[in-house]
Amino acid sequence: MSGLRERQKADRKQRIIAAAEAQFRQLGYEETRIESIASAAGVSVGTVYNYVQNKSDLLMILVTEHTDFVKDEVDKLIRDPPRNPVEAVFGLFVTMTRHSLNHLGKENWRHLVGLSIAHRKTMIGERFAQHNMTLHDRIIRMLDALQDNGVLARECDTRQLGGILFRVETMHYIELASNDAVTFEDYKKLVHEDMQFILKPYASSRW
Amino acid sequence: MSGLRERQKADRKQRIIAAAEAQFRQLGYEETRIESIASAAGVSVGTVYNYVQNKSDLLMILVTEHTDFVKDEVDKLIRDPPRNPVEAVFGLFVTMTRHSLNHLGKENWRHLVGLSIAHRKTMIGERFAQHNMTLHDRIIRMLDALQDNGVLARECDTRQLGGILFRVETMHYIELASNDAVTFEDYKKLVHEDMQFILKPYASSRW
DNA sequence: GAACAAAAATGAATAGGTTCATTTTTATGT
DNA sequence: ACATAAAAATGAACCTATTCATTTTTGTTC
Repeated sequence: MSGLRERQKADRKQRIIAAAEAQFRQLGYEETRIESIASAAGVSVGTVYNYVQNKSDLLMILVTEHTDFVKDEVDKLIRDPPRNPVEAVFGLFVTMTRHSLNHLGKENWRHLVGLSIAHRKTMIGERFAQHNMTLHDRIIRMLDALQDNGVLARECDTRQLGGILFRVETMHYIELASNDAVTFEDYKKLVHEDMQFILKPYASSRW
Repeated sequence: MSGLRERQKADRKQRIIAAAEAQFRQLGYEETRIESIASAAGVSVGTVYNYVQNKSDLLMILVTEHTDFVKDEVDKLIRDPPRNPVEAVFGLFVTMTRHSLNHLGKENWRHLVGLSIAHRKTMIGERFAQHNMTLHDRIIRMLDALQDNGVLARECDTRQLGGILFRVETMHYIELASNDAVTFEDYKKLVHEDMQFILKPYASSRW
């Protein structure tokens, strides 16, 4: 009852995911062949499709697993944020972005983002939307924490402000991921400037 | 020398584009087959590829052609903008979005956006980036006009503010295009709220 | 108008993700 | 251990975008 079947299933899935991760990282999304993942995992092509819906789903699984790991770091930031609101929000974004690029690199991310927009109704679209939602929520929670600390104007609607900050950052992230000419430093500079501009009217000046 | 060849070439290209437009509109990007476009245009599959780089390029061509048409309307708005900055910017966005959705519909747009992010280095990526740049520029020009009219604070950096407005709107647009559950009314409401929030500190209150 | 070269059209071949009918493996009851 | 059913693996077949060697058309020169 412990389940030889269960164990084998879990094993195979792990092997498939590990093979996919290695190849996506080394070759990038486009150059990676399902057949190659299958043989690296020691299964047939058909078997891969018994475990994942399709190629992009495989990429999404990697993101989801890794995000769980990053969440802790982000939550630590939220629990005890810098007193300067700009730095607080900025730090949150930079942490997320650094991790995601280190993990999978630009090429995979641009495909992930692109596919999740093009195929919103499918697995990848749904899951990515949810993934974004959690980021969105954390920003709002951080803003709430900043209000509690008295460094962000009480009267401002954190839900709305959070949404705006999230959208601006996401666009910068997309530009970073999709354009090889944009460096992480460029991204940081632009995000920092924009956070500063948007928060200026609401950030108390006593730090 | 007038060029039978030239004329035929132009004719064929037009037929291909027209066939593509009809089918993209009727069936959507994914359901449209190159073979079907070819036969509707009265040419072979290979010939289609003599005229366009690939399927997504075909979609991009439609956008480009149509945009030229919308530009006039937008420029009119910029030349004589509403005195209320929120309405001015909002009007610009709504005009663009209404046209683009009427023309090609959500499904085509989500593929266009998705592909242009995933394949930035290719034709479609480059061209779409440029397409966005022109929108970006118009917003800044509109903000400059608003400053000239004395309804937008002189001291604010229109380049930066324009970038922020552009990014927020673009994300709302992406959400609209990629999510069937989001209506045009939803989009308008959200964009309007965000424009209001962002512009509040810089918009003079004398209208 | 015949011959030649350049340009363009053609559709069969390719490639790679995805599906599916078939085969193999595992669990269960006797 | 054997029979049987359920679950899973398999790889050949499928679908489409894209490419490319070949054929056809067009322009030019004599």
